[in-house]
Amino acid sequence: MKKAPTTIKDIARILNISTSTVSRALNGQADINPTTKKEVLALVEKLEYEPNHIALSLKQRKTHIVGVIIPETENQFYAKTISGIQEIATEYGYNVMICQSHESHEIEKNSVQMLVSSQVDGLIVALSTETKNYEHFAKIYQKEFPIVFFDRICEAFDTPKIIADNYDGSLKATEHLIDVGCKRIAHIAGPQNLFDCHQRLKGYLAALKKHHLPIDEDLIIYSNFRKENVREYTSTLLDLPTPPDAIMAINDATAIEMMHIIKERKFKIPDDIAIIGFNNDYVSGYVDPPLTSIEFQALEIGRQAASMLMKELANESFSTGKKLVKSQLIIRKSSLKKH
Amino acid sequence: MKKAPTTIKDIARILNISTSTVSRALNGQADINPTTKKEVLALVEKLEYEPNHIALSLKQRKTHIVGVIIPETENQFYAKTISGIQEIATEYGYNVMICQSHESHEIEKNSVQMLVSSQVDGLIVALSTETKNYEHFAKIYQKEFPIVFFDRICEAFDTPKIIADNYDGSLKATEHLIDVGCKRIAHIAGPQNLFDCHQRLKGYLAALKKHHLPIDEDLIIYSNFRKENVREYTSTLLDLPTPPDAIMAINDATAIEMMHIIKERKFKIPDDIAIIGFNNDYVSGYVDPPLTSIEFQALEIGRQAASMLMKELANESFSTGKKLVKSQLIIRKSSLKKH
DNA sequence: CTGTTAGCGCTTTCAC
DNA sequence: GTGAAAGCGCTAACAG
Repeated sequence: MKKAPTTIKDIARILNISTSTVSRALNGQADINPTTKKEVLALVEKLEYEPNHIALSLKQRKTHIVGVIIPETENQFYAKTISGIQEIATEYGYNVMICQSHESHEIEKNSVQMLVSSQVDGLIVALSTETKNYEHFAKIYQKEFPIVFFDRICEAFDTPKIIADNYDGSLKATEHLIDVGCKRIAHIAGPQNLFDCHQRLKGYLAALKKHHLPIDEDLIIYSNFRKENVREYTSTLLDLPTPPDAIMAINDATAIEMMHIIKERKFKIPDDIAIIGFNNDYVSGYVDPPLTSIEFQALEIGRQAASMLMKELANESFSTGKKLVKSQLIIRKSSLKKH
Repeated sequence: MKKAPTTIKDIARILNISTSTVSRALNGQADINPTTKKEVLALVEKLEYEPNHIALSLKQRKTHIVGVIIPETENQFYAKTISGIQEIATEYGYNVMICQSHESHEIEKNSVQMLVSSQVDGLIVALSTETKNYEHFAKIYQKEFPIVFFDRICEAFDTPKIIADNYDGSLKATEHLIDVGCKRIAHIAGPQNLFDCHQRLKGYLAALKKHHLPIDEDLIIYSNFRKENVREYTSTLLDLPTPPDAIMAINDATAIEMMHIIKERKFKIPDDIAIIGFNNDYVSGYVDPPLTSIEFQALEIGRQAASMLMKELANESFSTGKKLVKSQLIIRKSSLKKH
């Protein structure tokens, strides 16, 4: 169906020169007769010749493609992250191939394999919720395949890792709630195998400890990101003999849903219950009451992850530590309890 | 840095057989000695051999990659669309390479060129806002390069086109507003070079006409998707001698922002001004008041676009008409004016 | 059942 | 300044 594209060979044949000459005309550096060069360039223009990246890749054993594996594009955070990655990759002449794990370990594994088979030059990864076993990465890590983890990182390997400062964000948020007078702060904790979720719980606990507040296990809910459970655990919290006077939700989307349920149950936000989300989604300023949230610099995290990989691919540098990207508490009405 | 991967040649050398035999062992069909086959497979396993897609692509002149160009991954609609595309592509053994135009004609043009150079087998495209000239597509269309447009389609070419039924959605939404007694319905119209925005305006006008309501040019705002302008045009509308009694926003995000501004100005929603968004974002049910919105089946649109392309690539079928995917009006409080 | 050969589109020595 | 030849990893037509 598709017409065969023009190749370097076509150009050579028409001009009665060799393919090497055409190649040289195209690439510059080498000695070449300016006249020949002009002729080639003219024909290239006319025939709309486009170099075949595949052939180049095979030859150079470098595709200039980086593979990206993220949980979901629908997640604003990862969507932004992708933009940051693409921005930097483009700058370095790289393309990006994106796979979504949809939080499945199996799909993640297949994606790694497929991307490696596709000869991507490196991988940028945020782990799926399900992933507790890292063999699929170990395999390529051993072969010194360049990998950068971000956000949902894997600590088992000495690779660059870029993370939002969830610990600090969570700590600050908890302290803010304590500041406004909250004493029973509930924390909806995500899956603890995920680095970021674990850090948030740690930040929360650290804040309680620092301010000499007791840890009440009833106020810590271990959940996942599925929306199905929100109503259930929200009820559980509200039905406690002494309900919480503040809640840190797992993200803004569920915070907003929780607010809805809390209002149904006739609790006042923030006076009865203050609430804080994570991620600072674009709508959070417009819900009622406007939602306090912790903002992570998704774009910047993407950029940094890509930068790390680009530098590694260029053999420029290789850092294996965790790099923290600052998070910021955006205070709005939902947490401003009078006291 | 990276260790050289195992090739078919390595396997052949170790087993003292030819590469063709290895290839045959791997690919099945041809006659091959079961013992040889077993040996090969065992070694493949042991050496963690992965076929090199690049070599295959060069050989077969088919990469099994489809290129996707969308405005923004941050846009929920396109994010979902991507998932639909990937779902079907994966099913057919294809991979997906995603580019964002960020609404820039220039970037879109470069992306087309880059994807074609990368030898993608086909293209799935939603145009950028800026794109008013289609030469970059004309060039490859002439060469019979398979393209499918969706959502922001280009009518100039006989390619498959998948669109959400914006006309019908907009018509129904407008009629709903008329039903609840609105007489001065404002329509925030997107860039009219974009097919979907144009359809929406047409649906709106058709509904007014059908119900014998006058068309007031003051109530039609021509805008773009940038949030910077929301406050300005909302004020323009509210400052009219007779402000509108209903507003159809350009999407849910801006509808939510408009609601915020409208409430600041002490208008009641929906009694003074009813409001409807487009896209039915996940939060729309949780804002105050919950937002009526038109839902498009983004996932389904992505799936259909990918299906069309896959079928074309398999030479199975080739349809060039526009395919409409149904939209649905989700009625919530923001439009339920008492009357 | 298996090996040999050629070639996908391109670059890059090595000659001339 | 240019051409011939080899090769990137793989498959497929053709022998045998």
